Parts: sequence; C-alpha cells; structure tokens
Amino acid sequence: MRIATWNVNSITARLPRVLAWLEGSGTDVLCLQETKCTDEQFPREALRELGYDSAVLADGRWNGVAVVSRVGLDDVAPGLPADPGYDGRTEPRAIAATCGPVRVRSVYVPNGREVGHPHYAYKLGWLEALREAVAEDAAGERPFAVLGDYNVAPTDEDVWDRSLFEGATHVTGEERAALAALRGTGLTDVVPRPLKYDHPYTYWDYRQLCFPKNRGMRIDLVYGNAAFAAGVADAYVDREERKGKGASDHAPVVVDLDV
DNA sequence: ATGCCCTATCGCATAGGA
Repeated sequence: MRIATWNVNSITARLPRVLAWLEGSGTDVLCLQETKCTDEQFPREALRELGYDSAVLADGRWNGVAVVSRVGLDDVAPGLPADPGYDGRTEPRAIAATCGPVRVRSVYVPNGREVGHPHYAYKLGWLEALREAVAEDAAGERPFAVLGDYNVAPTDEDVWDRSLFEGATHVTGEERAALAALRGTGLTDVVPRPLKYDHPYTYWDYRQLCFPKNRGMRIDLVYGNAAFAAGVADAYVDREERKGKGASDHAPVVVDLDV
C-alpha cells in the first residue's frame, strides 16, 4: 500500500500535476495540504474518474486539507476537537479518515510567522490540540499516521543552513518540544530517504534558486504509530515533482506500507 | 544542475507563505 503526503500550494493550480502524479506513482492514499479552495471548488469529479474518493475540509483561499483514497474512505473526522482557532475563527487544517486497514490524518500546522507573534502562540496551541486529538489512535493497534506539513524542522539537520534560522520560527525549542510531546503519544518520525544528496528535504523556497542549490527544509513529516512504523517497507521524498514549470514548493513524501 | 517567487482575490495591490 502506497501512502503519500503533499502540500500542493493550491489544488486548482496543481491539478494536472496531481492527477498525473497519482497515476504515475500508483499512490493509494494521498494526504493534501494547502488546497486553497472552497469545498465546492475541490476537484472531486476529476479524482473520481481516476478511482479516488475525497474527504475535504476547506473554506476558501487559505489553508485547506484533504484525504484522497482509492482503497476506502470511512469514518471521516474533520478538524480538531480542541482547536484554539485564530483571530476568533477555526481554520481548515486537519482531517482524518480510515482508508482500508490504515487510519490517516492530514494536517497543515500553522506557520507561526514570527516568534512572539500571536500566530506563533496559535501554532503551539494548535499542536497541543493535535496531540489530544490523535492520542487514542496513536496508542491503538490499528496502523495510524499523522501526515502533513508540520511547519517545524525536527532537528538542525533538517534545514540547509541552521545559522540562517537563528531566532526564526520552524526551529525553536518550543516547536520541537511540541513535536516531542506529539511523538510521546506513541508516534515515530518515519524519516524518508532522499532521492539525491544527503538530506531528505521536502520544501524549497521558490526564490533564489533554492531548489537547484538544494537549500531546503524537512518540514513535511510522517508520524506513525507502532503498527504503522512496523509496516514501513520504504519511504522517500519524490524530489522529481519539485522540478519544472508549475511545481509546488513542496515535494511529496511517499511511504510504502506492508499491511 | 533542470533554473533566479507563487497563489488567490469582485485585484488593478495585498496577504500569506517559511
């Protein structure tokens, strides 16, 4: 079973690539982030023609998550029970579903903007709400994973130049402690292999030739419970999908699971 | 080392991304 996560930076702008990639990669379950569309705009029909069902949580131009599956899509759970919201509004950043033998949760963690910004406190609060929401599945016997754009680089090895991130979000002790607490529910970081170079980066800024220079970050993560981690046969970052015109700034992370 | 920001919006700049 092939499971993947991909921040597509607009499902509308990325649709031709997403459809071609699904067909070419043979992915069974795809967790999407930053769909940047309304519920009505989500391309359910185009995906259905390829044999995929979609569970969508989206409300407009920002954020938006989905689970796309051709092996079943049941017990859909949008949002987080304890979501703190931002500026008085709850944002579409999490959705869970059961796809055959596996349960997945697609997440788009808030960016945080700057340390000390209200969005940064929101990011930490949201991660705590995520921890509460996944604790039961994480401790369970069924294979389960939280996949998505965490907007946190777990270690200094996960950014291309640590010195450039001094005082910035994505690398702080608080953010990393929040990830550690999340792992404390019983989840393991399924680190993918890079298809090139030494680090499995998943994001490269559009600007300043970051991708050709491999100035990237590993911020798209797969956190699996014990049953999930035990089934991992392979995991890799499909950097080919970051190339060329019309690419997202994130590459898909792919996991092959024996279940 | 496959290319020098991109996306969405009642746009004619701006917010957000990280």
